[in-house]
Amino acid sequence: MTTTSVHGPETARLSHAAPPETAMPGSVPPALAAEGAAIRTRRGQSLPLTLDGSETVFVVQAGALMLRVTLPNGLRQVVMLLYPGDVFRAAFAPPQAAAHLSAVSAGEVLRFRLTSFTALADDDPAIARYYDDAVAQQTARQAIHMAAVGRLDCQERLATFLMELVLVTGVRAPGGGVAFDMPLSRTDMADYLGLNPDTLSRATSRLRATGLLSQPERHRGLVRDFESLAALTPAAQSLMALLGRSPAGLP
Amino acid sequence: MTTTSVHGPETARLSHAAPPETAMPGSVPPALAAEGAAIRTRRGQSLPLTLDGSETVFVVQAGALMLRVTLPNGLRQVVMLLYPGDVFRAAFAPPQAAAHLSAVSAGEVLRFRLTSFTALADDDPAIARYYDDAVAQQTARQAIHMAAVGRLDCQERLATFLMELVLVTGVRAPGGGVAFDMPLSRTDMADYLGLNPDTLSRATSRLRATGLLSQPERHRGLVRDFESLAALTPAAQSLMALLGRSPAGLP
DNA sequence: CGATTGATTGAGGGCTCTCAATCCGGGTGG
DNA sequence: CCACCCGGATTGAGAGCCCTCAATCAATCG
Repeated sequence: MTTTSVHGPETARLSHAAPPETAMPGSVPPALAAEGAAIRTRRGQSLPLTLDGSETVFVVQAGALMLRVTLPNGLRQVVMLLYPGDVFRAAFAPPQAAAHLSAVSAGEVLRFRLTSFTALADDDPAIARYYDDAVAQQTARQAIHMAAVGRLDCQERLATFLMELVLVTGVRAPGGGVAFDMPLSRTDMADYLGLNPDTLSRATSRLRATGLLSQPERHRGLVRDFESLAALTPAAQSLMALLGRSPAGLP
Repeated sequence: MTTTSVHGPETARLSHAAPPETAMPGSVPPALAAEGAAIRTRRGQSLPLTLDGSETVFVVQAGALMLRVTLPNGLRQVVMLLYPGDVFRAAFAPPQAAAHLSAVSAGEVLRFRLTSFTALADDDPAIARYYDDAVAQQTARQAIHMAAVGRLDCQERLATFLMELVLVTGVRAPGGGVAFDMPLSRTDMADYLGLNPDTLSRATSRLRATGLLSQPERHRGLVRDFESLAALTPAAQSLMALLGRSPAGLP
């Protein structure tokens, strides 16, 4: 199943219906989807970074992944979240840091060996372009996340994260407001935001108390007023510019 | 320990080839150096992200750069530091976040238009490989940095940063110990570590008080004992594995 | 129905931030 | 040569925010 075959240049150029400037979810080149090994993920499933010795590359098609590092003293940090359209190369994980890639929700990813992926990219500039644009967008997202973790307080970090989720998975809810997925466990959310789970729980409670956030069910969120949420984080403008083009035409 | 990262189970990989696994400083392909516009930087110089309308790509040859974002409320975060061998593409900077790329020391960078760079990479797989490996290594560094900012206390963050500097610019000092550059101002260091300048100053003072760190001159540091420094941060192992191959053969 | 896991919440302590005063180094002008 | 000034670094005191720890509560599952 794992693609080792390298196509000739004529198979290239399959995806040319050029999307915007930055790679966005859903725009995975068909040529890639045809070559990769499709893997169904279930919540919590671990994705090994090596495939019998060779480095792997993943392309997210549905669901979400997270990269977590665990420092020798047991402290954990979720370093990045990967959404549909994102790419991940095993070398993104720092060595000697107990890096661990896993699915945070059911979904589907494409898996390649690095050598195969590189061959595909060499033959098809569209794939190379796709990969580079996806990585660039992820790096920009990482920059915002870094600023949030480094500079924002507990409440602002939560608001920033919720905006991220809304912009990626949000859909207009019937009763007004926006509904979205909250795939991470409370602990993982805390690890992503550099907070203590207890502290995060308090922040979430405060937000619920204001009526802005509600949780219709486990792993699901609903914000009454998107504008009010955006007003809670200094990173709102930046996030919207980067992830904007809201699935359901949010303001 | 159970590191499942690529760098873990491949003792085989380490043995079979010559240089380190990831792109490292100094290995800039000659073909790139021949095509790029070489730019001398001076401390504090700003590097525009666009060149009359087109996106730019930078390759650091000497010195160091930093990417700083400024949130609307005035909070600043230095998102990444770029050392010789690193690459930067304008799309790495998040939009609407007052992103600013500048030199933190005198040095030299190569500048390209994205279109030119892409054309070069399409024609020469070695260039594509160089770029991808450099980006991957930078992403791994970012992951460590993220864990440091999110999870370590003031003292540990400083130690982590000093290790980073030592591993990148350190050279054995005559009187024992390691001398290295500290190009950032105290304020920029604080912005990089997500700390208040005052707090950082206290941490630095404590380190000096122990005799581990001294500052022979402005923008220059000297650590008595590298091992003791490494013992101060949980990220030591990871940093050494990633940036290891110390210029002067550190332990 | 009881057990277990995870989320919530309270009390207390610690680390970092804030603010302001002081110190230091470098440049300027008398 | 020295007095002066200015920006940045250092340090102290106090407050605030978050972490720690533990008890309580809710939800899931055998």
